[in-house]
Amino acid sequence: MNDIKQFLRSNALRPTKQRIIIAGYLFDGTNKHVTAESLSTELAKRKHTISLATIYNTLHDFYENGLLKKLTLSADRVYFDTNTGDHHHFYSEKEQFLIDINKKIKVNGLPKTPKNKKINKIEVIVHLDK
Amino acid sequence: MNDIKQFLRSNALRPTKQRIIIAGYLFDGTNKHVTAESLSTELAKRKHTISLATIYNTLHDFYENGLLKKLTLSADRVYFDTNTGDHHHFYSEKEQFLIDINKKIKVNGLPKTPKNKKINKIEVIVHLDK
DNA sequence: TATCAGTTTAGAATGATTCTAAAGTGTTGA
DNA sequence: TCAACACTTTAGAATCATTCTAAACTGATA
Repeated sequence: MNDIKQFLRSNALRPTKQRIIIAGYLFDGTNKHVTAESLSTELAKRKHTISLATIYNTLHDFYENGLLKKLTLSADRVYFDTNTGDHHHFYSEKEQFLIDINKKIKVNGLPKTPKNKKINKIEVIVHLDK
Repeated sequence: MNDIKQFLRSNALRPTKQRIIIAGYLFDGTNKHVTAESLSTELAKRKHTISLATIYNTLHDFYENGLLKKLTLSADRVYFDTNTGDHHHFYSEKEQFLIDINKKIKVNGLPKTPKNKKINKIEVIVHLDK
């Protein structure tokens, strides 16, 4: 609890009730993939009612501060990942199936990066079916 | 024109006025990346007014028939790619910058595919910055 | 050419996300 | 401890891409 407060403060985030609850859930040591909606549902199960607007705000605040990764897997919702390390994903759109690939992956054969640009990150998504 | 009709027919798509116009634009020999909106704008420039609903329908019809690839690059719009071959992309969300990587890319070090699933496709997105 | 299934369309509906602006709350300095 | 203020939260409205509806239209077929 106090460590969560410290954690938030050390990331320039005022430790409000809501942020403490959300951070407590997200950063409990196990990696998670959440959407605003799934997070809201999860918190509701724990009898915490935080407005959706705040959930969106908080996810973005955490993201802006590098505490979450944003995943663009399907066009109809945004996923946030508590695993901020360099990693990739198995994903099934149909089944909402999503798991981390933590093994080091090498991408070979990339062409020259376009002029005046630089690579920000390389995202590998392995789409799965049944 | 008649070749476009044949082309549509051979893909089990009735060659309507609208589909002929859209196919004529999309499959003119140069690879294109479009969104419903950008396609609508492009057709409007050519004095073709086709309702947005039809544009959405047609893009999906073409996609369902394997004439287009669907790209999931950002959460706020869907891109369709006339290059249906196996390839990847450079992408800048900020600049709406999107180019094909046609060179063969190798992804090494993938872990075992999860039980009872199979790989549908592997998508590599190289995110660029300035 | 009549018929009918497949298409197009305007406009409404949907759903995720963002915005607004008013009320609430950490933080700071005295 | 507390006043004061900047930062947050929130309900509800607004936005925006996309899908849906159901009525009018049009290729294809006999």
